[in-house]
Amino acid sequence: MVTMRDVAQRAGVSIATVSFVLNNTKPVTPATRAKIELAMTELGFRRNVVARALASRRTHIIAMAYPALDHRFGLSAAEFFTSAADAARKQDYHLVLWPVGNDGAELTELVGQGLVDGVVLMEVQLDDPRVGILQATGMPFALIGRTTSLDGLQHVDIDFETTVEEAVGHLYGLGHRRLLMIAGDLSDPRFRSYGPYVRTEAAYRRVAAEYGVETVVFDCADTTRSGQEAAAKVVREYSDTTAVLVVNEYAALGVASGLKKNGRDIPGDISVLALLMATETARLADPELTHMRTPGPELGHLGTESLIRQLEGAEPLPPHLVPAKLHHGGTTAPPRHD
Amino acid sequence: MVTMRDVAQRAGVSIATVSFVLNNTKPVTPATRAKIELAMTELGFRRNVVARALASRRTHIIAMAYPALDHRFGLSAAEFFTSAADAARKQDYHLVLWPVGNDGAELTELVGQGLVDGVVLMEVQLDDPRVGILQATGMPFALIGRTTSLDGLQHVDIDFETTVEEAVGHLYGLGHRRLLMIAGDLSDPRFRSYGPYVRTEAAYRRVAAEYGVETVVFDCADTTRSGQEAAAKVVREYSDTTAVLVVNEYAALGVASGLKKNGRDIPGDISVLALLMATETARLADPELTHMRTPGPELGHLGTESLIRQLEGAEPLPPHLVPAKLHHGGTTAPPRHD
DNA sequence: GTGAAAGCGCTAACAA
DNA sequence: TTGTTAGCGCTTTCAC
Repeated sequence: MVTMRDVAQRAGVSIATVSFVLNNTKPVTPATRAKIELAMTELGFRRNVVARALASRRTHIIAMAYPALDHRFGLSAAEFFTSAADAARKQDYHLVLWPVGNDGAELTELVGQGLVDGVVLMEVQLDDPRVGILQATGMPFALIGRTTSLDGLQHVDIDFETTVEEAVGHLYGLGHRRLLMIAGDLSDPRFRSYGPYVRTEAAYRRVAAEYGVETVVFDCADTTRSGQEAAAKVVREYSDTTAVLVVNEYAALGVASGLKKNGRDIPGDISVLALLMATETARLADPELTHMRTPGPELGHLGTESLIRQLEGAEPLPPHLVPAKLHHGGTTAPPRHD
Repeated sequence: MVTMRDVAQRAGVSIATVSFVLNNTKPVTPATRAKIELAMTELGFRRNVVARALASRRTHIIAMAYPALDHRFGLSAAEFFTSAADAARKQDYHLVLWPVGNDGAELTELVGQGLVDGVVLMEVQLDDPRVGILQATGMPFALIGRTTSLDGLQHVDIDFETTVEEAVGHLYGLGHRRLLMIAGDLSDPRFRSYGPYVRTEAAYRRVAAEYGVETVVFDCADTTRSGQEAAAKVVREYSDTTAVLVVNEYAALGVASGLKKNGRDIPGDISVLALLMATETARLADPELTHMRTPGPELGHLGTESLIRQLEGAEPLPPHLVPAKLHHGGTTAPPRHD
């Protein structure tokens, strides 16, 4: 292993000077800088990040805490995580995945190890216990999602209001008046306080009222089968519905196939609009689902950006609320005239 | 921050003794051990992993190198990664994701930083350049996948032979004689040397010959659309086919919907069997696809296990080849009698 | 069985 | 502008 001491020796300077050029922390004359840089390339020097971490008390590692017990790590989570990892790498940070329980015990344990400089919290609950824990430890963190009371918390999230407005506006604009929302399953204790479900549903009730359409809302778990069952229920009990909005990604695929199986033509008889879906997922259906694209890559990036700015003492990133944007597939159209 | 020095002081012993009980590296009398443990809990001591790493030259961090440019990080990759992260955590390791180019330049850079004790390589090519790089650096590593010449390389992989045998056997046993394989896209330079594609196709040609069925093989990219196009081609050019095997996960969904769109009833007219698919993905189709389940969780776990054993100087894990197992969905059935 | 002390490779005062 | 040096918190050898 080539150390800074070796480089210093070869360049005929002190180890401190080497450190100064490496970190750009003090002015160094071009001549000595050149000598040092030459020595570094000749020796193939690479600075040891562990020693640096110990001395500087900054590891340049951040963690993404993912409550894997309560939320499966699917396509959307993969989008968040990989974009966060990319963003971190571009800023010379490493990203580790912490699959932790939602109660915060493991989180305390891990934070105490001193391995990471900060934490990005995924799948945030409205009253997330992890927030208090992190605050108590003084560990810097950023949220992808939001708690209810976020006084000064660094966060980025989906703009559910705008998303739902555009979604409903799209359907209303096509002429639909009998909408139905297949929402997230708030009866499941794991999701009772899950931001995306709560906020989407609330926004929908508000927007629907504004448009003067009645608000029928079903709960539905995020599985294809649940979506199919919900579709059957729509056909059975709300047969005059002309358009459904589906919150859950996988459920939406089931809703589409379930409606077809029950003899409904999409979008001839009924339109289907997925809220919060990865375009990758939308493409799995035939026809491709019209959907509001989850801004996973954007939020993964912004989340780490927000955290890293804190760590570097830079201007804090103002909270970003990113709306999901409408992607036209083949599952929405004007309602049949009757 | 509570350090070992604090604990030692409070317990009235030396810092070395504290280290001995923490690491179980030297005998300590029950009495002093008790004193120390008491002091630790009273003070809420947590050993700093960075200092430990520097002193012991073992960081207890491992990396998963994922060639994100060539392979999208989808549901299967997420399965591999999260199970690997879990396995690592259970053995007191951290897992970082390294989205790196496939050429190995970035890998050299990252390995040189000295952050990780070892590397798990994902999406291994038959002649993967990363292997040589890692060997040259002396960094321990394990493969999820295999190169062609693996003399003593630690690896775990899918048992493609057994998987294909069971798949073909299943269809043959149902009475199918006109099979067709929709294979991975070997004309794409990124996948020309991609183990799963090459090995699956080779195994298929061998097994099909054994069964005496003709071997029609299409190339197909891993997208729903490509799958749909392949399905159209099957209907157009090989209309007497009674069963198709599809290698690619997302293509398989497209094949199923494409066949339906072209008037084929599944499984009445034609059976569809997905090779190498996550059950989560299979459930997205209606009916659920009959598929050979990719052993992602098993391999993610085994890959880190293999690596960690090397790191701990334990008995090496013998190479594991795990077959994908048949999961019955609703897309295979005996061929129509004619 | 326990302690003293020398590092691990780097950063960051402080001094020159 | 450059050098000296005292740590960062822990592991580990060697002596007692």
